[in-house]
Amino acid sequence: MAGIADTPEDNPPLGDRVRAPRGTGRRLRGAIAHKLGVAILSGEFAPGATLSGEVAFSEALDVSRSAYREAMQVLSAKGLVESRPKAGTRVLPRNRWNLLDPDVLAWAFAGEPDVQFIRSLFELRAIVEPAAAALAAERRDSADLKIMRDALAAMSHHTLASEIGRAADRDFHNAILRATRNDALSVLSASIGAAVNWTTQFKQRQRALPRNPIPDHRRVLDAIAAKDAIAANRAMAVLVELALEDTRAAMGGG
Amino acid sequence: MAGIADTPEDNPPLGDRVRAPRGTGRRLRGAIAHKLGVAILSGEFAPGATLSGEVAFSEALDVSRSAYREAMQVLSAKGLVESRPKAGTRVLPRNRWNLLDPDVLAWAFAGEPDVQFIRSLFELRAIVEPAAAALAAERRDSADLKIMRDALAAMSHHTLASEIGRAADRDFHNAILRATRNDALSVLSASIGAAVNWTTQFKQRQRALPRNPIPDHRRVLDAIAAKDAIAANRAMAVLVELALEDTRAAMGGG
DNA sequence: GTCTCCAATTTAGTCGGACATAAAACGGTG
DNA sequence: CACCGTTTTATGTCCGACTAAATTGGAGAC
Repeated sequence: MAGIADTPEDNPPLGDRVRAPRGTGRRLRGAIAHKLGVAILSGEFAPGATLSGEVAFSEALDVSRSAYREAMQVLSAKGLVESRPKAGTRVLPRNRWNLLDPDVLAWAFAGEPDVQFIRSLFELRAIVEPAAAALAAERRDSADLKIMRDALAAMSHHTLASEIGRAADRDFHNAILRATRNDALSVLSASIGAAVNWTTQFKQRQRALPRNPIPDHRRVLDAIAAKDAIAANRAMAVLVELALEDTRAAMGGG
Repeated sequence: MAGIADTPEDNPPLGDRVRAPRGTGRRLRGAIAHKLGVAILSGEFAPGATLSGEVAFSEALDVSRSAYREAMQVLSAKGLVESRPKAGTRVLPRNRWNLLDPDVLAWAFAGEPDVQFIRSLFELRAIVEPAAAALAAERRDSADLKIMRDALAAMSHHTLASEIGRAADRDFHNAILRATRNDALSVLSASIGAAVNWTTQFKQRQRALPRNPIPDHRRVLDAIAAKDAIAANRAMAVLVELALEDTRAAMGGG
């Protein structure tokens, strides 16, 4: 007796209980939020739909109402749902969702990622990242540069298929962000970068052979080292464009 | 006996109880989250500090532990704090904060807004908004155009000092965002726009007389109507630059 | 017949106290 | 001094009751 219900007594299954033994679970609330978040992002819970009451839904998930409510606060905090007395808990329209929240992005990429949304993300990335690289070229100090050089060296020794290689890639981009001396920009790019990493994972799921990323990164690094903002902007724009082409190929045109 | 505590038994007051009558409060959890969020954003709870236990803190706020925990889930969802068994709840470093979350932005501007952070926001706005205007110029349809025209007309009849005037301003910018056909971009700009509105409110608090915004907006509208992406980009860049100058004047140079 | 207003109902919101669990801190041991 | 089991303690979870708010439907007035 739980799930979504436009009319009362209408209740889809949503898999079944979150975890078998009653309450004994590592990070139970996180699991609930993840499950419901994915369900909403994947469209299983459409905007405007009202979830069946807390008591019914929490029982269906086999968790206490407290744990269910705390998970709901998380979803509410990210703009996915809204609860009001008597009216129940409703899924908010898409434009209320905090799509740039790291968790929301993770949920979006947990299921079948929406091609249109990926396109939007790359478009945003193509706007923000080159500008960030340009700022980094103007403001970086030698310490920033050293981190980037080390990260790039690590990347050339390990492929992006390995975890250590991906970590080096993250370090490289994070170093650029820190060099911008702009918190807002850093947070945004970090979110986008994380999402892009999901698509990288997605690409490898499709067995698309990754192109060698070193030359692209090298050009960005050289421009930043030379304090050439315009060149850094262009080099990063090329990098993003190439990544987009790879992803587009893996998705089969889009 | 609650507050923050690097060493146990160290407890600042943090005002006092959230609301007088026990538990009987409209949106109590929201009030708690707001209070603590502002406290963290304003630096009263510095990153790395550990909050005194749930029991002690909830008692100090005169709310139940449930309500306190639910408020904490909200802060945790926005990356402000992290809780672990035995270790307690700690304020996360700034780079973990979701600074682009609408609530977090509101909390940041609730107290004395950090000048450096405002600078970061305007820098990001100067990157994103012109690009958005350019996309809107390429993709807008006649319906988008009509909304913008109506909003601009409303703006010319009412000043930004009135609520109806500000609503028209919001409508204008939202119409541009919708016209980009890019969800990620829309969400981001909406957050930034909201934050910028706080600064507008801040400007009027400083009695800085607002310049007439109609001509700037008119140029953006004309460029979008003409489907001239480059002109739209430049016009919006000018608009942002002028807003920045106003804000800079109100803050006394920055 | 339509509209307004009041009350009943239903649902989220809050409370308090109990127990389980995990990890940090402690102490003993090799 | 390093390692490992034990204790400690704060978070995590559960339960059941009560409060308050908003929707809904009906009674009453026009």
